[in-house]
Amino acid sequence: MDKSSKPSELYQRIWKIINQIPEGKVATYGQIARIAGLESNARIVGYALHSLPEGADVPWHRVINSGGRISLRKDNEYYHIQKALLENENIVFNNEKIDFKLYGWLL
DNA sequence: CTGGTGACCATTA
DNA sequence: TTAATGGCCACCA
Repeated sequence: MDKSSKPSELYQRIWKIINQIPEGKVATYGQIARIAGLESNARIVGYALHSLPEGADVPWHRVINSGGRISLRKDNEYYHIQKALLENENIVFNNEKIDFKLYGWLL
């Protein structure tokens, strides 16, 4: 592919994919990484999310880890924000976990 | 280029 | 269940 891709473009690509996640659905870092062409680089997705600017039109809260859980710690401010946003989309937490059978993207 | 870090993942104990 | 380890690769100083 084009090697003129700038490093930041990778983030843009990841954010764009996340932006395609419909309301009421969730996706894992691994899923997004695979779609973005980063087969085994789920960490990059997380890194891109942490680098995400405030006020961005990206539903980053719909991105969770492989266990269907929020990767952040409970003492982290964003943990509560993400949980609140997800619940706002009719997504139900089952003991701090999300059921992919019901809310999994592309599923 | 080197070293450190990370909103991950899977395995092992 | 939690904790530690290795692997993967991009970003930053």
